Formats: sequence, C-alpha cells, structure tokens
Amino acid sequence: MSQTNPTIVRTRFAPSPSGPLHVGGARTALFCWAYAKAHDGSFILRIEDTDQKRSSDAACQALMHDLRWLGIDWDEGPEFDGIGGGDFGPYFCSKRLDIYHKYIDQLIDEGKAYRAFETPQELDAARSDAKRQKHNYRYDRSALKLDQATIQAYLDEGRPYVVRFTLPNDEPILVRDEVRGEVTVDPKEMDDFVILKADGYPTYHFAVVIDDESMNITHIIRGQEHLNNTAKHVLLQDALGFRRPVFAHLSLIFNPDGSKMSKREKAKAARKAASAFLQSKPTEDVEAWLSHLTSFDMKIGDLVRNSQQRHLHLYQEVEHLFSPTDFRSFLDGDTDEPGIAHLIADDLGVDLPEIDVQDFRVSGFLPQVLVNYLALLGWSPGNDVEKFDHAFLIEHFDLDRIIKSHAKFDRDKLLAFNLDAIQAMSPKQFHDLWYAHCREYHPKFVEKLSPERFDMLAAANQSRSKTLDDTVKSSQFFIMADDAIEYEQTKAVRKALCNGDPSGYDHLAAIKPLLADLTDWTKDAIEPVVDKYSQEHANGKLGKVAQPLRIAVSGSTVSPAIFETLAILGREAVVNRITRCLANRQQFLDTSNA
RNA sequence: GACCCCAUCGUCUAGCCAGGUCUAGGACAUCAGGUUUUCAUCCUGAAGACAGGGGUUCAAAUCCCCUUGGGGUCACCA
Repeated sequence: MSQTNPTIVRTRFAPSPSGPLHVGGARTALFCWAYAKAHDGSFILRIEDTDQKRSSDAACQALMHDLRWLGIDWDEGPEFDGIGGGDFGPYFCSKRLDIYHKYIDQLIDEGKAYRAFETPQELDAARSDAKRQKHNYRYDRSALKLDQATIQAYLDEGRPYVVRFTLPNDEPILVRDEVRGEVTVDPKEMDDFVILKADGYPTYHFAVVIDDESMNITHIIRGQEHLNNTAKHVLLQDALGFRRPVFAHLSLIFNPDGSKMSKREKAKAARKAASAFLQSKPTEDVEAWLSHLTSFDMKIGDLVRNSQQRHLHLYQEVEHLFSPTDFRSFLDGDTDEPGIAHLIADDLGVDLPEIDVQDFRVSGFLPQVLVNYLALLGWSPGNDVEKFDHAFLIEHFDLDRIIKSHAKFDRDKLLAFNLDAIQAMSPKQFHDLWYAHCREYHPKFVEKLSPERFDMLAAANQSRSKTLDDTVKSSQFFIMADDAIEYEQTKAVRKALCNGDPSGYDHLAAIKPLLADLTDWTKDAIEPVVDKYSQEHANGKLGKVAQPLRIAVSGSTVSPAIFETLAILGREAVVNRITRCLANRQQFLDTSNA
C-alpha cells in the first residue's frame, strides 16, 4: 500500500474480556500486530469491557497471558508482565466513560442523537411482531416525537433511557475495505441504533469509534462479522467529524466440518461422550455419577495445578460448585458451559476439541507453530513459502495478500507443523520445553522420575512427539508402580506373547536372568545382550524379543525405542515387570481365550 | 426472510489485480512401495481441483453477468 503521508501506523486489537482467547481472535491480534510491526508502527491493546455483565478481570488476565505466550506484545495497552502503558490511555473502555459522555452530550446537543425510553421488553415485543409479519424490524423513532417537557418529566422521575443515533440521510454508505474493495450499505438496512446503554455504558459501536479516534488508530483490522457494522461506524465518524481509518475485514475460521468454531464445540463433544457413557446405565448410576462430578473442588489455582483437571480454565472464577441441576441442563443441551464440558471430559478421559489458545497450550503445541499456522490461515506470503517465524511476518506481512475466502481449521496440518518444529529443535531445547510442560501440567512426571531418567526419557521421546503432551500420555508406564501395569488384551499383545515356538513368554523367561545379571545398566550395555540373545534364539529377529519385552514393561506394544525404554526404567523395574508378566501368563491365556 | 461477503485438489493455498509460459504448482491428509525393534518418524511414488451456465476476447482459472452453494449481519453482545 502506498503511504503518501507519513502517518505512523497504529493498529489495535480490542477484545472483550468475557472469555478465553479464541484462535480466531488470536489471528486477528496477530494480523494487527504483524501489520503494525511490518510498517514501523505501534500495536495497541484495548480492552473492550463495555458489557459489565460478561466482562471479568480474570478473563482479561488470561487473555493477556495468551497473547504474550503467542509472542504478540503490545506497545501500548494495559500494563502486564513488564509491557503496556502509553499516552493514550486508559486502555479499558470502562475507565473512559467520561470521554464517551462528552461526545454523547455533543451529539444530543447537535440533534444527532436522542434519548429513548422504551424498555428492552417493549423492543423485543416489537421485534417479534415484525418477525411474525415477515418484515425487517426498524426502530420507529417514536422517542424522537417526544416533546421536551415529556422528556424532562421522564428524566426527573429517573426513568431509564438509552441514547440512539439519528441516521442522517438516505444516501448509500460507502465503506472502503482493503481486502473486500468498496462495499456499499443502504441505510434502510439500519435503524437508529443505540449508542449509550441504560447502564450508562456505551455500546461497542460508539466506544470503538471514539476510542479509535482518540487513540489515533490508523488501520482497523478485525473479523468479517464487523463488516456490516462498519457502516454505522462510518456514519458516527462523519457525525463527529472524525478521521476515517483504513478498514480490513478478515474472513472467519471454521471447523473442518464447516461449522463455526465456537465454545459450543466443546459442549457438543462432552455431551456426546456423556451420552455414550450413560447409554446403558441404570438411573441410580446416573445420579451417582452426577453427584460424583459435583464433588470436584472448583477453586481456580488448584484446578490448573491438578493434572486430572488441567483443562479447566484459568479465567474461570467459579465461586460455587456446579450443581447436579447444572449438569443436567448441560446434558439436555440447555447450556453450553465450557467448565462443565471440561469436567465431564476429564472424568471420562476424552479429549475436547481445541478452540481457545490455552487449549492448544495445554495440548502441547508450540506458540511459534500456532502463530505460523494461524498466519497461513488467511494470509499467504506466496512463492510456496509455508514455514516462517515472527521475524518473517514482521518483514513480509501486508494487507494485500490477505485471503478473502473463509478457511477451515486443519488440525492435522498444525500437528504436522508442530512435529516438524519439535524435530528441528536441539535436544536441550526440547528437554527444557518438555520439562516445563510436564511441571506445569503433569507434575507427577517430574516428581517421580530422577533428573537422569527424565533427561533420558525426553531424549527418547523427542522425535516421536507430535505435541509436548502426547508422549507424556503414552509414557505413563514409566512412572507407574511395577505392579500397576495392566496388560492390554489386544490381538497385537496376544500375538507377541503367545504365538510361535518359542513364544514371547518363553523368550521373556529366557532373557530375564541375562538382564538380571547385567551390572552395567545402560542402553549400550543392554543392547548387545538382547541382540546376542535374538541372534542365538530368534533367528536374529530382534522384534521377536523386543516386543515381548516392551509389553512386559509397558503393558502395551507402544513405547520409545526398547533399549532406551529399558535403560530408563532401571534394572529392578524391568526384572520385576518381566517376573510379573510371566506370573500372569496362565491368567492371561485364560482370559484372552475366553 | 432482507442486506452484505465469499467460491482453485478432501483441507490450507500459489496462480487472478497487469488474460497466453497452466497438459494448474506447493503443503497437510489419503493410497502404494521402501527403511525401521513397536508407535511415531523418514524416503520414493500415485491419485486428486479451476462450482455450473452465459458472455468479452485470436486466447479465460484469470475480466463481466446470472445461477448454485457456503458464510456473515440484522441486540441496551462485542
């Protein structure tokens, strides 16, 4: 874009602190940030907390935490973790009420806005009437016909009112959008919209216009859901004599099935899991399960530390426990409360779809990978370039390569990118990251493994970790008690243990003393012993011996490379587990034949 | 329903604005083969798209129109 005047680029991300940061919001923030940085400008974070009922400080903190985790730092905005501040504050709408009121008064004085006294109920009724008669609802401007004496009388008696903006004329409204081109909106599609709510707070439309002007915002990059609203903003800017910033509206991100990515996804998945679980249960069991669920202590802090409930959100400040009634109405689909969805999912051991930034964090995605992927979802640098970092974005990002069509979120591709990034790390980098992830979300891993063993496990897992979390899940047997290992009743396990002559069990019995006698318990010492054994007794087929060993120590056919696995577990655990596996031989044969 | 936006492999996209070099390129996923002590990797290969119809033009994935399909907005939410 040609910048003819030397205006300094200023972009802003203006989220509402009413919930966790959604990937869609994160992408908007990323694009605002990238554009500002690419043009030597400033990126501003402003908290749009004009909805008193839904805003919370905890959500705001979580939001900023997520932004910083992604590496999206703001030049101006709320102070947080060493950044923020600035000369155009306050950066919370709720602290700018006097500014809004000044402009509201101005508009009323100039006859460009007026007070209206209808109640929300009256308006709802009028709206549903209009809907029934199949025509579009527009506010009928009856408050405009009120004479001054009546208005004064209403004000004197303290009747609540809103302020509406008077639509100026019938001229089509032209919005220039950097990604969509010129969009015209017929004012007949709008009505005298509310700019000040009865509680004295401005609506989004009003606050955003005032704030963007007073904070010198030059470029407004936001989701396409605001495209229609932009006409209102333009009208307001004209009425107030404000400058008109550059607009760029981003298309939305969807689920692979084409549905909108929203918190409802979590509720849907949790309900599905619950109904599968409840299917065959008698009524009393359902009751018992519900009361079991309500017994969780929902205090923040504990929640996040508790690995069983690691998905529960930082932002949630739940004062009271959910009641069985809450759960029931959730299961009936009357509410989509994500807290309940996570409780159910954790209890049932199912994964919920990741839709919020923090979901991706607990799932073990790397922030730079998420940023890379998100940038690619709606923007393309061209030339088949796909992998890039923050610095590349700062260098190359611009509005002209923003994609106009909607995109579906492809989790498999994200996963592939994450694996690539993990494999590209140095062993030390991976170790440190994996350690931090375990300490945060799986503290038992850090507590139960000695540092030496933890280090070995990290090294053994790096190249097979699609996320920081998936190898933690598949490595549970490393921290289990020897007698807690359960042998999977699967075809693969049976085959490895029972088939052939000698069978896997026979090999285990034969190799056990060789391992028990090993004095130097390292990968390099174990390997030749097992290799030599398989040369002599299994036609050199290492798998014939390795698989039974793997099952004996882990309970399943999946683990890191076998010699590393044995080395990490230690001789005592390995021998114990082989002994126990052999002792279970008859029982295993009986039950697996049954 | 009204208005607005969008349309290239299953998915994300390059190519489109400045029409020919496009028998449409890449990535993820899929399939086949190979490597490997399991899983995951890794290597090689294959299959796979210009939504449909009209124009404009010597020439259209590229420009225009219509249809169809998808999405968004229509709050004292943002």
